[in-house]
Amino acid sequence: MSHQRWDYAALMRERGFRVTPQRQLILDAICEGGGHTTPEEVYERVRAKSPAVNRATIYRTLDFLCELRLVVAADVGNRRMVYEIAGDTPHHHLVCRTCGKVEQISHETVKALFAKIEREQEFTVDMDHLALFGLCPKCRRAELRGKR
Amino acid sequence: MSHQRWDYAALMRERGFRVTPQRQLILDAICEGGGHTTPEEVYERVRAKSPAVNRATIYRTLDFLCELRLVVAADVGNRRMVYEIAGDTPHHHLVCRTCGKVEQISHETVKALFAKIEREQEFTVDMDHLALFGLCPKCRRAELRGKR
DNA sequence: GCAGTAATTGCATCTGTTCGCAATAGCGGA
DNA sequence: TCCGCTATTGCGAACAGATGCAATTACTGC
Repeated sequence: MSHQRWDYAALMRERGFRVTPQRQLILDAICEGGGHTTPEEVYERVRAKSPAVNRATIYRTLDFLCELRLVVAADVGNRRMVYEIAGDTPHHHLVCRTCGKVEQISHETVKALFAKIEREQEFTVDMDHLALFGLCPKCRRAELRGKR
Repeated sequence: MSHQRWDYAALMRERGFRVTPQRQLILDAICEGGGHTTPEEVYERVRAKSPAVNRATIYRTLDFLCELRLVVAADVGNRRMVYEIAGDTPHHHLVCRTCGKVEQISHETVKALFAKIEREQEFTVDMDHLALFGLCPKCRRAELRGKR
């Protein structure tokens, strides 16, 4: 359950970066979130343990962790980003425009599209977290009923 | 070439919204852009004709036009949005992470994925402008050569 | 264990975007 | 054509996120 197992510290040092308390706190905060954590949530959680940490550090560190691929960022629309510990298997999300519910879809499902694009246009799509918007079954049924 | 043909004015009134000079200027500004227009560009163009228009109005109106589906918004990464007149055919974009170049892909190509998601999870994906990130052919080749 | 060095942080500041509220001005009806 | 209602605007301020710079501090080699 913990992120200790990746030995992220070694990974950072290996590449010439430093392991700082801030970075560990921020990584912890994303872990705690389980699912998708917003920068603001990270800030709150970090701040609860160490009130001196600056907002700018949060943003810089989130970018940094993404570059290291320890964390993945997902755009959930409305220019809002959420962060998540990079799991072993990439996966994607379906976000309901109406109720906001988030469902997962496997990478398998979208792989076919990426392969097709590769074949047809030689463009290598490289997204480990795609967010697709639409209507969940429940809201779609409600919408159909609602049409006068 | 003009957007007059949609009779957007009637569309707005029909739904109880008002047709204001600001909205017309903003629509014009998006049209002028041809391709993808940023809020800042819209602001500049509108301001050139009518300097009193407020920034907040630009943002509110862009959202409004998106809701009316007269305009589509696309997230081109880095939390930046661009706006475009809603054409007859939805299309999507491939954005190169390295050089930033934007290629188009047809709706046909992605339709298969949406249909699959519909079948498998009953979720109706409803995106008329999807942006996929990755490497364009040129940059991918450069990257392969660059690997030591 | 200590000192040097460069990566990282905090601070102050700036930019782009959103929001509440009072003033303005489209639109429908008389 | 004028009036009233309320959608919309402009304004000011708040807000999230980015950035340049000086101070701090984690790591390396002694």
